[in-house]
Amino acid sequence: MLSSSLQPLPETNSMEKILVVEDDRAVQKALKRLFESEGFMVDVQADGKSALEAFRASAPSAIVLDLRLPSMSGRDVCREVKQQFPTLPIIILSATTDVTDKVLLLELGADDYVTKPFSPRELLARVRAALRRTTRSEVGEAATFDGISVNFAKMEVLREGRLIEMTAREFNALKFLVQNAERVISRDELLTEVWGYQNYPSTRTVDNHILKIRQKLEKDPANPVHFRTVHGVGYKFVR
Amino acid sequence: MLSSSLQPLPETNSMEKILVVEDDRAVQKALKRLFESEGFMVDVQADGKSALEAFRASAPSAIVLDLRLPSMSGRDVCREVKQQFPTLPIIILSATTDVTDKVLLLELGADDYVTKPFSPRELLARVRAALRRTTRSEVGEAATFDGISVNFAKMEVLREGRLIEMTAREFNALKFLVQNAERVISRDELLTEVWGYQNYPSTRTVDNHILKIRQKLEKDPANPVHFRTVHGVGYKFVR
DNA sequence: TCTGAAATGTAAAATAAATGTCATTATTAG
DNA sequence: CTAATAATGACATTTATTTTACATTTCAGA
Repeated sequence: MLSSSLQPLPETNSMEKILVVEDDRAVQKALKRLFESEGFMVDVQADGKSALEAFRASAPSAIVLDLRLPSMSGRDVCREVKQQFPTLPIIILSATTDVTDKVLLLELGADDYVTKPFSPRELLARVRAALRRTTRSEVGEAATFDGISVNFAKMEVLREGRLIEMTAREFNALKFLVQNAERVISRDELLTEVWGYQNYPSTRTVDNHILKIRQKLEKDPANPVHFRTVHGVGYKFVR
Repeated sequence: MLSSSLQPLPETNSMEKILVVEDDRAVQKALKRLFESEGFMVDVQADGKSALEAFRASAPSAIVLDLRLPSMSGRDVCREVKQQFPTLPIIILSATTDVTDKVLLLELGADDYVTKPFSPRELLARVRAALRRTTRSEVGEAATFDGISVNFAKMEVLREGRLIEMTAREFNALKFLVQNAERVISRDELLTEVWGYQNYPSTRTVDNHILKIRQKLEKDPANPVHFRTVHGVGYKFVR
């Protein structure tokens, strides 16, 4: 299975949403005011579990996360989120004692951290920096269509910013189709180009892989829009 | 199993010619049969000198070349040909010992190679791939007439900018007619070129396809302007 | 210019072929 | 060895092609 990493969520120049995960009421309030006064939308959650739910529902562009939480540790939230949305910036909020080791944070996948007590200005600066970093990072080498981006170098596919797991064969077939957008590709061509010369599997194999690609990427796999079949010949990808 | 004899060969509409340069009689025969069974025309030569002559005379679209030849080494043939026709694909056939170094082959200008003993399927695949690489038509290249555009790579027909759905056979017949504009095409010719050798349907089949083409593309299908009948012979496309 | 045989047009029915899909089996990587 | 991936086979479904049957047109020769 191909591993994760990420691609920039296109910056919504209108309004960024920040998910704050913090159990201390006083800090909650302070953070909410801080970010809102700077034009961010803020969603506050008190524990890890509800944070993950809120996260899925509201699709924030960054997360400010207290490492100390009830019900589910900040670490788990961090890991969970990063797995699915590798590029989404996470800024950790922690007491000095929590993080003696920066390495731990990197392992968690956090982008930056601020130790309590923190200066509002500093936190704001770091969130902004993290947002900037991800929006700017590597635009190249990725084909995009619909809500999907296919990063050839990383062998990564994202749908609505979420990582879609693909096997190597699936990815290569996808890649070839995408790189030859609009052109009708015969099964023979797919077989020689994607599968290589040595092993020639049966024609059904190609269909099965197309099936998988459709299931993973088409909104309605039964009525494929992007991965079209060209009856009597093969397939064709259209943006 | 992918037995291409069952499938219509979308890539080989206009017969490709392969020049095989090989001194071993047994291999000669095998190769000739292999390629002919897949719809290629084959010219076989046993040595480098006559190969070059045959090459000039018959203008093949690819060369399958044994590196070990009498009178003139395959290397020289390769170099010579590549000098004059840099884009013409050359697939080298060699005993394993001949090729300890792939670099040498690249220097020779070969496009690909297969080591003996080789699998017919593999050789075929490599030849096809090489042909495709050099032939690959640009997406967007289209023949136009009246308000109609025929895009070969996309296998797409537009009439007044609107997509006209066509089946593979219809499209291939259309393509052949358009590519042979002004010329009278007999039913037999259509059958061999579009339908292929294997299956010879009879009488009304061709007519029915022309009918469909007319219905889809002629302004007044009953009075065809572009897809004319040549009574007693066949059809003719005029722009 | 008639007339009938041959050729072609045409739509619909019959047949064939290609594709989607899933369950199963093989293969491969870890 | 196990889990993940890939390939195969079987089957239902969809789509395309061929055939059939008959209508219409063409054209040569009277």
